[in-house]
Amino acid sequence: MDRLDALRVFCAVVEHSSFSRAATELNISVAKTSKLVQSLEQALNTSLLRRNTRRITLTEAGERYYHDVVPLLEEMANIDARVERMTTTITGTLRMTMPLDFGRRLIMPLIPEFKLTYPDLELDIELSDRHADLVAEGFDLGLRVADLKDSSLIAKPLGTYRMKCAASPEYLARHPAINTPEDLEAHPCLTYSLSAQPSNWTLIRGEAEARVRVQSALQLNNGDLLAQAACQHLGVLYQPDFILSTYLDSGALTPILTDWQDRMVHAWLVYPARKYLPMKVQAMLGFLKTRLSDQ
Amino acid sequence: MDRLDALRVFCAVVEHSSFSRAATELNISVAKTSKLVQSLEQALNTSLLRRNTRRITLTEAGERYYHDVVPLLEEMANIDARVERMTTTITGTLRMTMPLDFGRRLIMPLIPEFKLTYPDLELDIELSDRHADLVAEGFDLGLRVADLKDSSLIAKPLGTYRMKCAASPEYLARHPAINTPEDLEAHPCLTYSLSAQPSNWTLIRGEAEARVRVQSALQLNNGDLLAQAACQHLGVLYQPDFILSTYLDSGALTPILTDWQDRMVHAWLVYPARKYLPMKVQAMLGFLKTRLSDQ
DNA sequence: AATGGCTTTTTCGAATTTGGAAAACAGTGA
DNA sequence: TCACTGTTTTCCAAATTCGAAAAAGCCATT
Repeated sequence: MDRLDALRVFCAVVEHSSFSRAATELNISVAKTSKLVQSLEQALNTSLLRRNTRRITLTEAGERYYHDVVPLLEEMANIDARVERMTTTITGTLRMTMPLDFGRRLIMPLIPEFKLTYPDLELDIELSDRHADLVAEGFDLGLRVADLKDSSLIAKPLGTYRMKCAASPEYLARHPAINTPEDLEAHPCLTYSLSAQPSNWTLIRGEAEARVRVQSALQLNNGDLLAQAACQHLGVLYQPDFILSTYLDSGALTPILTDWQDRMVHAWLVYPARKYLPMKVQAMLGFLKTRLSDQ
Repeated sequence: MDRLDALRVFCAVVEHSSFSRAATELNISVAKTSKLVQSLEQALNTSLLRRNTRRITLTEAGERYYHDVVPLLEEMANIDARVERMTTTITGTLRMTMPLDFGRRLIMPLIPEFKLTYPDLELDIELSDRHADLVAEGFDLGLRVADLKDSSLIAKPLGTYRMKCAASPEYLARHPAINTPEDLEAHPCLTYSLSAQPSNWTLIRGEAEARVRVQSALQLNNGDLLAQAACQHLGVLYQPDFILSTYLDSGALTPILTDWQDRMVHAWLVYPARKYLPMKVQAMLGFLKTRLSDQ
């Protein structure tokens, strides 16, 4: 017998001074009412109610118990209501983690609109170029730009981005021309340490797929800083377009191997597998999908 | 699944950051631990714990819930402990009801010793010559000097008393002699209204049983006052010896029909049928039995 | 005394739930 | 890759639960 049910039933019986009225009130059978109270008395090894078929009164222990239990049940109801409110409204704090550059370039511009839509939801965003352990560090939502490791996390695709090769005009002027992927092997390259295989660059043209093992002149876990290194003529860069675009637009970097279709990279939303996805996570999920998907 | 158990298990899991450690701690199987937490989450329609096979952290809702539930569980434990204490120690208040004269003559003299033995138990005794409804009026214990009605009450025999006939010497001097029970029919009699049949007196001699239907000159629901009426020569009295003895000893009344064995009357302890008899009731039951039984 | 209305408790068999062992699954470190 | 730890799922026998109906009890009225 569920103990909390038993408490509720006991209180109802006391308040109605009747098993049958309590039963109708609680919409359960009279038999169950009787049994629940009995199970409670058994658990306490005490009789709480003096009863015959016509009347019911509280024993001294029952009186005390009822007196104590009523506020407890109220508090329990409050606690449940509080949780209920937390799950049905979009409030509280949403803890997210995402790569620094992706956050800076693609997410941050959207935040004002998001905050406008959900003013009661606080955001706690960690920008970090590492694979945070969502469970261990208590993140509700993570944003990954990489191939996902097998994991118990749920992943939803957010968008696809194209990897591009580029270098500074000055660098290109001073070094041998790059006409095929294989030419890259002779160049100092700027590699991204969080890639599964930082020094293996993949380029595609039609059916052809070229996997090049490049020399890493500098390896960092931050794409933007890699791009800045490229601007300082340190070598050839291989990064997603959302990082390169500003440098290409400004002319600081020049694309190379443009006749090659560069590999696509996927962005993912990941969150701890759960049956009961909080509204706040759903809100962010929906918001980001409408803004960033199929671009 | 028992909700309170689920709460306790949830808290243990939080405190140990582990299902398996919580399970060992609580001495239940790991499977049960997992299921209980899941049932709680289902009931709340919320996930309380982010978990993979290596780590566990609280969600925002879980954090709040844990924070709220811990004091609630403590309070619940306190409440249970309080009831436990009430049932295992002899404290509180014992509410009794008993006939006025029986109480005055037989019970009150014993009370000082009882109070000495159980100083923490308060007594609330109603002296009243009526059949109080123990259940309706919340008595823990009743004392009855009469034949019992069918009832759900538990009855324990406390002692037997002998009904005696008596009248004042002056009354006897002025009225016809009473040699047989049938002679009573010609006398004004003092009847006790709470008897099943106040005007039917039964007297026994050997195998013979005489049932006499007497004339009631005065009917009261208090034996002592009836005896005082007899002292004032109002008629013949038929009362238990514990009421008559002082009047007989002082000579205020004279026994009559002494060659007849008078009917026995039983005293009973009655209490609402209960599986879990409170210690305080047991204490009084035992005390009175050793003092009043088989006299 | 008997009746009838009302209430609680018990009974009983069907249906559901429970609980633990073991398998499956996931993450980590070697 | 394997070994190891920890969580979840699966499976199924055993226990429990449930409600309808019967039984039992109380009381007022006849």
